[in-house]
Amino acid sequence: MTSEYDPNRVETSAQQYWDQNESFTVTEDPDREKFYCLSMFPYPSGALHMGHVRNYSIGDAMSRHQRMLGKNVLQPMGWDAFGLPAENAAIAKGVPAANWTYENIEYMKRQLKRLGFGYDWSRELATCKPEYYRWEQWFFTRLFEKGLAYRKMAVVNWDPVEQTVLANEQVDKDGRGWRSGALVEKREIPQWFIRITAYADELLEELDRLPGWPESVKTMQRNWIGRSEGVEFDIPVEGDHPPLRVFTTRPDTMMGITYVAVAPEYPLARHYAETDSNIAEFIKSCQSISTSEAALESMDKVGLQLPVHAIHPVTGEKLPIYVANFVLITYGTGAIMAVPGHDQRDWEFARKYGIEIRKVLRPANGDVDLEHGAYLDKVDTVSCNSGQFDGLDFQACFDTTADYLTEHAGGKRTINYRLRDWGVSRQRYWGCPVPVIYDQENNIHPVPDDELPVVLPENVEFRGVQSPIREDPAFYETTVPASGELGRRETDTFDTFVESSWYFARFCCPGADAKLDERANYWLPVDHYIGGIEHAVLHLLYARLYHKLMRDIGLLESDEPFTNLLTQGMVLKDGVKMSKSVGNVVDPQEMIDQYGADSVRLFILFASPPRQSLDWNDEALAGAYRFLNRLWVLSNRFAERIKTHYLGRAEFELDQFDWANDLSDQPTRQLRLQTHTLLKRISLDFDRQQYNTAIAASMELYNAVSAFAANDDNIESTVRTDATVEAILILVRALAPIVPHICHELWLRMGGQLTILDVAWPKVDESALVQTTITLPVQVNGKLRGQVQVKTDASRDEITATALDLAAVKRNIGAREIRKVIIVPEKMVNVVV
RNA sequence: GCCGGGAUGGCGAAAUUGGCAGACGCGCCGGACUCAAAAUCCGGUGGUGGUAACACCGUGAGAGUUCGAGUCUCUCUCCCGGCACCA
Repeated sequence: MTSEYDPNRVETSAQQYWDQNESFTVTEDPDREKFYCLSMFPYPSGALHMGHVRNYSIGDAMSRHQRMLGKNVLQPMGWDAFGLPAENAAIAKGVPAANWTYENIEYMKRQLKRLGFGYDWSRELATCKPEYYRWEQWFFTRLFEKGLAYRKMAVVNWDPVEQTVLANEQVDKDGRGWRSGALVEKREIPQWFIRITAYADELLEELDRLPGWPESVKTMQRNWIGRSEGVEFDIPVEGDHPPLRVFTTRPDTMMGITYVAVAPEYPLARHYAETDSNIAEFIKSCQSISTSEAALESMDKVGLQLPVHAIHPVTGEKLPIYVANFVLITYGTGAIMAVPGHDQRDWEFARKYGIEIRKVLRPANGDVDLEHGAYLDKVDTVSCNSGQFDGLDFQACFDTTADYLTEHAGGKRTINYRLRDWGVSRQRYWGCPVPVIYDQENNIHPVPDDELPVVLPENVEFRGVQSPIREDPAFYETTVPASGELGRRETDTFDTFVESSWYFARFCCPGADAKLDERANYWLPVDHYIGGIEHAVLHLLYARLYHKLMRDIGLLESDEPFTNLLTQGMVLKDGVKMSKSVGNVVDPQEMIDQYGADSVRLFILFASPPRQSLDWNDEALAGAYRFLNRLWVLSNRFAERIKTHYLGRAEFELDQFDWANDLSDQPTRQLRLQTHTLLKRISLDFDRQQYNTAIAASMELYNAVSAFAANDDNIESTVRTDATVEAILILVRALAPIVPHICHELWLRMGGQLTILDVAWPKVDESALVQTTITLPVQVNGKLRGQVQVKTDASRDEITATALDLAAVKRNIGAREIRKVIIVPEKMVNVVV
C-alpha cells in the first residue's frame, strides 16, 4: 500500500535533506558554465507577501532547471535591511530598530526555507551589518577622492513641530508630517551627492546593448536620463545686470522670441523681490506649492513681469522678462527664451498675458495658422520672418543659428540631461553612516580605511522623530584624522538604494576582506535578474551606475550587472492589487499550511506567464493540489516496478530504453510520440521562462500516460511498461524545478541514486517523433471541411487525390471548378475553388 | 500630451510567430460510487439553429494584404503601466 500524499511530511523531509547535504552551496568552477540567478532581495518588513512568493518561485524554477542542464548555479539570498519602517517601529513602539529587523529576518528566512527555495545560505547577507556596510563606506571614500561624491546644498522636507527632516514617505499627500500633522516646509541644507550625471551617456548608450532587458524598462530609463541636444547662449539685460543664460533645443526659432522667463529662484527674480513686495509674494507662493504630481498637473501657468527688459541678441529688440512658475531652476539654466509661435507652453503663456505671437517657421509647401496653438513641426518646414536666417529647413536653420549664437552671443552647443545627481544623504537614523568627519572650519575629512567601519549604534533611544545619533555625542564627537583636533562626525546616513546597488556583487565574495575579490569576476554579470517592475528606474539605474563605478575603481571587469532582466507581474485578487486597504490580501503562510509549498508554487507558476499580472484564485490552488495528488498516485503505482526493473540503469542511462525490442505496437508508438512531442514543448517553454505552458504540457503528459496505464492495467508486454515508465521518469524530471519536494521524494521511491537536483534534464528522443502517417486538415476556400490521413512521404498528387475524395470536401466544392490546391507540407491542405 | 504593454469562452489563459482558435486549469452541467454528503473517477462544456448529420457566426470596432489573419498593414475605441510645465 502506498501512503497518501502528505505535503507537510514530504516537504519537511526534502528540506532536511537539502539542509544536511548543503545541496545549494556552490563554489567557483572554471570548468563548468556558470549561471548566476538572482531575485531581488526583500526588505524584512515582517512576513513574506504573495509578490515575494511569486518572484522567488520564478527564480527557483529557473535555477533548478539550469542546474539540471549541467550549469554551476549560484542562487543567493539576503536582506535589504536598512530603512524607514524599522525606524518608524522604533519610534512608535519603542522596539529597537535593529531587534525589529533581526526578528523579521529570522521569521522570513524560515518562510523561505519552508517554501523550499534552493538558496546558498552560506552567502546570506544583511545590509545593516557592519561587515557589509563597512565596504560601502570604504567605497564612498574612494568616490569622494575621485570627485564622484560631493556635498552641496539641497532642499529637504522640514517638519517645524518635530524640528526634523522628514523622508518623502513621511509626508502625506496634503503636505503634512506623518506624526505632527504640521504643514511641512522646504529647507535647504548641505547634503551628499553621487555624480551619476558623469555616467549619463554611458548609462544611456549601453541600454542599446542589453537585448535581454524588456523594452519597457529600457524606455523608462531613457526617459529618466532624458538627454536633449541644444544650444546655450546669453540674452543681455538692460542696465548693470549680467546677461540671462538660456538653453534651447530649438535655436532655429530664436528669431521668434517675444519674451524671456526665469524661474522664481533665479538671481534676477530674487534681486527684484528685495524691493518689490508683489514679486516677493509671487515667488513665495510658487515655493509653497506642493510638488505632487496631481498638483503639477492642475497648476496654471502664471507669471509676473519684472521691471526690466532683455535685449534680443540678433535684432536688439526689447523683450519683457517674466518670472514664471513653469520655469524650473533645476533644469537647463533656470531661464528660457520664449517663442510662443513654436512652443505650446510659451504659446499658452503668451495668450494669457497678451504677448505677441510671432511666426518664424511654416510648412515648406504652405502656411500655418497660429490662432489655435503653436506650430511645432521640424520636417518639411522653412524659416520665415527671420531676416538673415530666412528660407532654411530645420537642420540648416539649426546649424546656422547655433553658429551665429556661438559667435555673437557667448553660445555653445550643449547636451542637457533630465537626470540629476543622486542625492544619497538621509537625515535618518536606521541607515549606513556617511563616513566623513568635519573639522572646526567645516572642512571635509573622509574616515581613513583603518578606522572603518563607522558603526551605527544599535542600542539607541528615540525621543520623537529626530535621528538619535544626531544628539548623541558618543557618536558624533571624534577627532579629525591626521591633525587630531576635535571634529564632528557626519550624522547623515545613506539612502538605502546605496546598499542595494552592489549587493549582487557582494554575494559573489562572502567573507572577503575587501569590498570584492576575484570571485566576483567569475560569477558576474548576473545571468538572470528577477524582480518587480517598480524598480525599473531607480534601483536598476543605480545598480548599473555602481557596477560601472566599481569597474572604474578596478574591482570588476564587466560593464553591466544584469544580462537578462525579468520583471514579474503583480499579484492581484479579484482583479485588483492585493493591499491592506482593499482588504484582499492572501497570506502565503496560510496557503502553505493548508496545501504545502509545492501546491502554492505550482499554482503561482501555472496561473499566468511570469511577466503578466496574476489573479489569485483559491479554487485553482486546490486544483494544483489535486494534480499533485494524481501525480503522487500514478508515480507510486509504478515506483516499485521501476525500482526493481530499472534500478542499476542509473540516472545517466535513463533515456536508454531498449526500444529495438519491439516498436510495432501502435499504442506504444503513440504514447512515445506524445511523450517526446510534449517534452520538446516543455523544454522550449523552460528555455523561454514560460512556466505556465510548461506546466500545462506536463499535465497533458500526465493525462496521456495515466490514460495509457489505465487502459492497460495488467500489461505484461515489456514494451508498454517501458513506455509508461519512460513517460513517468520524464514527467517527474520536468516537474522537479517547479515542485521540487514531491519530485525529490518520488525520485527516491523510484530508486534514484542521485538526488533529482543533479539528474540531467531529460532529452528528446528524435526517433520517437518520426511518423509514418500524418493527419492533415483539409480546407475548402480556407474553411475547415475535414481531415485526411496520408503517408508522411506521400506526393502532392497523392495528397490532393485523398483530400478531394473526402465526402465533406466534395459536398463543399459542389459544381464549382477547382482553381488550385495549396499544400503546406506537414501542415494543411487548402482547395481553392 | 508623450512612451511602453494590452483587449481571445463564465474565469485564468494557449496558439510552435501567417496554417485545425480556445491547449492546460478553474468553474459549471450530467453520470458512476454512496443511505446521503464530501472526496475520487468518467463524460460534456465558445455562440446560434437543428433530434441529428451538419450549417452559420466567432479573437475590442472598421477597412486592407493573402489561398488562408488572433497573428501582418492602416484607422479608431477602451484598459493597464510609466513619464511629463524638461525649454
